[in-house]
Parts: sequence; C-alpha cells; structure tokens
Amino acid sequence: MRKGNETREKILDIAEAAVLSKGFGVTSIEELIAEAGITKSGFFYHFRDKNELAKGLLVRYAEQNDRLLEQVFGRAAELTDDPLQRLLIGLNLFAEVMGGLPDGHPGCLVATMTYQDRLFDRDVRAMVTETVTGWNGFFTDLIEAALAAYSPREAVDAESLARTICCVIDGSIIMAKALGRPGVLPEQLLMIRQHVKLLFAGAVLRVVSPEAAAA
Amino acid sequence: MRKGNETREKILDIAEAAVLSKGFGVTSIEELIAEAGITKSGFFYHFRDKNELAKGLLVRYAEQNDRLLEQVFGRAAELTDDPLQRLLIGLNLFAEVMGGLPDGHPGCLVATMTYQDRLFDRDVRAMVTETVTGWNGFFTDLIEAALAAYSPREAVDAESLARTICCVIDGSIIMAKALGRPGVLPEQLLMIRQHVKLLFAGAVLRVVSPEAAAA
DNA sequence: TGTACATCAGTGAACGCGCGTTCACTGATGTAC
DNA sequence: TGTACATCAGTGAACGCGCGTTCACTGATGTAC
Repeated sequence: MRKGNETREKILDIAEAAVLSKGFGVTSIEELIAEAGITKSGFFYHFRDKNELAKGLLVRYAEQNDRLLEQVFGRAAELTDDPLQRLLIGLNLFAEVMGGLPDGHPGCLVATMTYQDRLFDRDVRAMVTETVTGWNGFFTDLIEAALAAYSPREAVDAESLARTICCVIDGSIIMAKALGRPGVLPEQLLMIRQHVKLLFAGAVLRVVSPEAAAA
Repeated sequence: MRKGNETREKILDIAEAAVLSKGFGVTSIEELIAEAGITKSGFFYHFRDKNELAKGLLVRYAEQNDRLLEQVFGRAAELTDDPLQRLLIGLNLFAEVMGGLPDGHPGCLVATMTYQDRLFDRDVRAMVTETVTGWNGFFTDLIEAALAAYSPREAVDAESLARTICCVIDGSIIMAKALGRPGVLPEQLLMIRQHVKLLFAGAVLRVVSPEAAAA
C-alpha cells in the first residue's frame, strides 16, 4: 500500500467510528484531520468533498461485510453438504464470531446512513439500497437451497425469511447499543436460527443426497 | 391546550421529521423556527437548549409508542382470554396497523438516537435505555403468560424472545427505509408471529381455563 | 548515469456562512384584592 | 368593577466560533530517454 492509501484508510477508520457514534452530518472534517494528524487540504486530496467521504465509508463497509458473510457461510459449506445444515451452522458460526467481539459489533453504517439519507446524494442512497439488496439476496440463496431440499412445516417465502435475518441483525445491533449489552446480537442470531430450525423441524428431505442422508 | 403548548407540539413535529431524515446534530434550530414561523428566542422559550429538545422528542415518542402497544395488545386481550392467542392476535393487529400507514412507519426515534448517543447528555441516554427496557418488559410479560399456559416445543427464554420482537421491529423499519418498501415492517411482524406460532405448535395446555379449552 | 518532467501526497491561508446561545425587552392574558 | 401585578409566549439584535470549500503552492518520489 502506498503512503497515500494508508492515510486514506486512517481517515476512514476515524470517520467510521465518529459517524457511528454521532452521525455523519455532525462529524467534521476538522476533527478527522486533527486525529489523523494532517491538514485540511490533505483531507481534500483524498476526498473531493464530504459526500465522497460517505461513499468511501460505505464502499469499504460493504466490502468488509461481504467478506465476513462469505467467510462464515463458506466455512459452513466446508463442514456440510446439506443446504439446511449449512444455513443453521452458518448462523451458529456467525453468532460465535459476533460474540467474540469484546465490545460488541461497532455498528452498522448502512443503518445510520438510512436514518440520515437526506444528507447524501442520489449516488450514495442508491449504494445503500444496493448493499442491503445484496445482503437479502445472499440469504435468499441460502434459504432457497434449503427449501429445494426440504419442505417446511409452514409456507415460507425465501425472500421474506432472508429479510428477517437482515432485520434481526440490524435491529439487534441497535438493541445491543441501547441496552449496553453486546450479547444481544449473538443471542438474536441464535433466535433466528431457532426460527429456521422450527420451520424445518421433522421436514421431509425432497432430494436425497448421500451425505445428507448419512447425517 | 394553551397556545404555548400548540407551538411546542408544532416544533416537536417539525423536529421529529427532520431528525428522522437527517440526524439530530444537523437539524438546526434555525430551520425549525423557519418552518414553525417563530423567532429563535421563541424556540428558547420552550426549550432551554438543544438537549432539552432531544428530551422532549424522546418523551413524546415513548408515550405515543406505549399508547399504541397498549391499544393493540389491549384489543387482543378483549378478543381472547388465551395468553398465547393474545400474543398472536396482537402481532396480527400490529401488522395490520403498520400496514395501514400509507408511507410506512416514519422511523424509530430511539433507533436514530442510539446511533447518535455522543450528542446527548447522560439524562437522554438513560431515557433511551429505559424506553427500550420498557418495550422488552412489555413483550416479556406477554410471553411469560403464554409460557405459563403452554409448554413450547423448544426451550425459550421469555426475555430473549421479547428482544427478538423489538429487534425485528427496529430492524425492519430500517430495512423498509433502505429498500423503499414500507411493506417490510408488517411482513416481518408476521414472520415473528410465525416464529411464536411454531414454538408453540401442538403445545400442551398447562393450565386449562374454560375459554381457552373451548377455543 | 544524468536529467527533465510528471505524479503523489500533501501545506497554508483565506472565504463567507450558519450555528447555538445570551440578553434586554414586550404585548397579551390571567389572577388577587 | 377597577386596578396592580404576575405570568405567558414570545421579539430583535448581537456574539463568537467552527464549518466546508477553494486556491496557489511545494517537496518527495517515480518514470522516460
């Protein structure tokens, strides 16, 4: 990484923490450069204006999140071939990873930005929508795979259930912060896991794969 | 209501909409008075400082919310004596009420404030925590009543499940905004209803009350 | 290997504007006697 | 019923400070020939 990129990342780190605890509009360039140890013009070398900072934050956050999801559910896929188990194990692993963060999840940038969308231009707002749509799609795929293999006890729309997962995650990050209890996020990931489990409890395997049958 | 109170409510209305779409820090007193048609000193007659405005917003929001919860689940209690049905019907009614809002839920003040807590003093932060604790307590009571009557298929902690409800609500308000789909909140209220239903599917009634037995 | 030039990663000063808060003051309404 | 006083619901002007953005400039590093 070139020196400029290091500075850029440093600015983004400082900005992200500030935005998650005070909001974007009230996070001043002045405070960022004070903490980063550069001048204001140094900041404007990296970001054309403040909106560009928002874009930078969002892109980086979305990438980090995608990597995490892929790691966790990728690991689950290594452990089993059964699509339902993959989802259940993935949620377990996710809960473990989130439980391992000492101060809890630092906050969802997409959530705050959604509550401040009047501050951003069309571009950034579209990116927020797109990011969330991506998350929903990720879980929808997992759920559809499970639905293709098993028939659930009650009718389920894969997309609705995928949204439930996203809602629970974003909601429990807020609850955890509001209550000062970082444990709420892992706890709630296990609750949504229970929901999925109950949905498929005693379900009939539609397509029998040898591995799934053995398990 | 005295004239002063009308003005105060008007300020709160304008401020709430602004806070939910831009954030508290960036909502200026200047814009509020411009829309309300008073002068700056008029504002400071009603609120000692900006933090007092936050307090006013929060108190009012919490009261409105409590009233809504009591209406919805009070109505459910009128319709049935069975504590499980009360919870299930209440969630249904809640979904209906939320589905009836043409532009969807305007946003949860507690959620934004949680993501901006560095802006507020100890007082306001404590009020946020207390408000959320109150919501959790409300649902915990309902769930405990159901647990006292029926044994669920899987072990459930009433408080965890109560938190799930709160997480889903706050999370789906965000998802609805981010996706531009107001329908997500009612949809997700029905998902959490499904979770409760599955938990108690085929459950044994522990204490038989005549009405519940008839139903 | 030396030299010219380009790009990178910034510096420093200035700008105009809007912000939250304070202060001394005021007309209309309500209340006590 | 009249009068004095208090309270309510504001007005108007001023304050100092921090904000985002622009501009002309610069030293260090990289690249072409």
